[in-house]
Amino acid sequence: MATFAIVDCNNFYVSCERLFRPDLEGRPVVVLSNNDGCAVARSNEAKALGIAMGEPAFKIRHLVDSHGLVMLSSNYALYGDLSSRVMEILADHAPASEVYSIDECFLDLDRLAVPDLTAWCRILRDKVRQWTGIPVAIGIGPTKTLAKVANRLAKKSPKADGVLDLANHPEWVEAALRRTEIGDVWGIGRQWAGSCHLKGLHTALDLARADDGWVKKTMGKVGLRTVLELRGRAVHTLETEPPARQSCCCSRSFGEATSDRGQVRDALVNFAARAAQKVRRDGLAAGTVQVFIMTDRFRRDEPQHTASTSVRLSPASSDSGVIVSAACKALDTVWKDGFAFRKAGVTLVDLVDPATQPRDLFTSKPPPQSAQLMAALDGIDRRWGRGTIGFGLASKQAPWRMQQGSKSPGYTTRWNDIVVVTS
DNA sequence: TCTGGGGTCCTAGGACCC
DNA sequence: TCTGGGGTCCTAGGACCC
Repeated sequence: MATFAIVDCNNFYVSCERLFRPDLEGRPVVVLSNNDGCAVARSNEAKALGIAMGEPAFKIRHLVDSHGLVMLSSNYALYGDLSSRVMEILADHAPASEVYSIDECFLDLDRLAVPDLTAWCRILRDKVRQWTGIPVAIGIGPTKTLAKVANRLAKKSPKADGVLDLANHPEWVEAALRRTEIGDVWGIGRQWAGSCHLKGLHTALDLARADDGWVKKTMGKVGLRTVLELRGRAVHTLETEPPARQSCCCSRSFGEATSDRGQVRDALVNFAARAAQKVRRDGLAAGTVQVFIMTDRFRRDEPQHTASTSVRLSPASSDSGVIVSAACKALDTVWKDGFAFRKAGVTLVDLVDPATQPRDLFTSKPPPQSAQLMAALDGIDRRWGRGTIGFGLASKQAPWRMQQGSKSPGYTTRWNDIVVVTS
């Protein structure tokens, strides 16, 4: 039987911010999404105030004055850097690991011959805390889904003290499932939780005991897999090799809606160039460029319009110039006057490794200087910072630019922002 | 006034082929 | 009179994750 652990950083973005702002300790803190739109990370104190995940910023702003809530813009460079430090420690200690998200890592502890897994995990947790400053909780189970269940309880229960092992304590599984709401099960979202409630299923234990036929009918094979995993049958395995990327999307809500075609084009040019750069970094090329534009779906009083289209590239390309012009061409076919657009994006799909891409008889190879030009472009960008050179250098004040009112410095990723200690 | 962004996988349905 | 059915591919949409 397998033994999975999931290491999950507690309130990760908030924990990252607190590292450099110890004054935030003990206070309600939230980190906001792009555009300072809604809360994507909450300290325990913020959760205690009833702030939900995804709560719009404008709805909680009043808590700043009344309860000392601190609202921070997101600083992904900081979080990404701290994440890789945590992941490195985990990879060094476990026989095998799978980075699952920016703040979560699955471990395979099967081959780890230690007498007391819980004690071993507590030491690991303390080490991560000491070396990176990031608090984590660890859940252990015979399947990934049960490890996730264990992790939630490890965080919630004071008795667990941050580590809960359901793999070596099968007698605890039933109680653990009973204490877990169905919507908190990994793989069960809002829709499916709703269907379960209608059926009279409310806890993870109810779900584990549900009728397979019903599960399959309502939630398909994905839902059935989750149920099997709750019953202790491991369906998911540890994926140690990150799978090749299938798509790459760069999209954003605008700071302000705009009905100006030029503004939307500037934004799309910008997104297209960044998507192309991401794909180049992964050594891939795109066979199709998709573009979408949409109005503000929350403005019920305004006319709504969403449109998308795609342009095929042959041969597949990662050249910013090629992808930018494809995106512009796509915009020409979807554009409609008279709407205030609030969001747009470029998605690159049909990603291929250019080395193994089949040759197209009817098109010539890309000009050889393309690769060199792109390499120079990326080099300048890395050396001098994003936006030094490139396509789509629209005004920094353009109305579609992101709003970020209170972003922390790049403590660990920009020389100029490094913390200086004086005696 | 103010509601994220970036992914994956699955399913259903239509077109097309034989 | 009787009006198939299986397979594949593609796409759009919907569910989920963080």
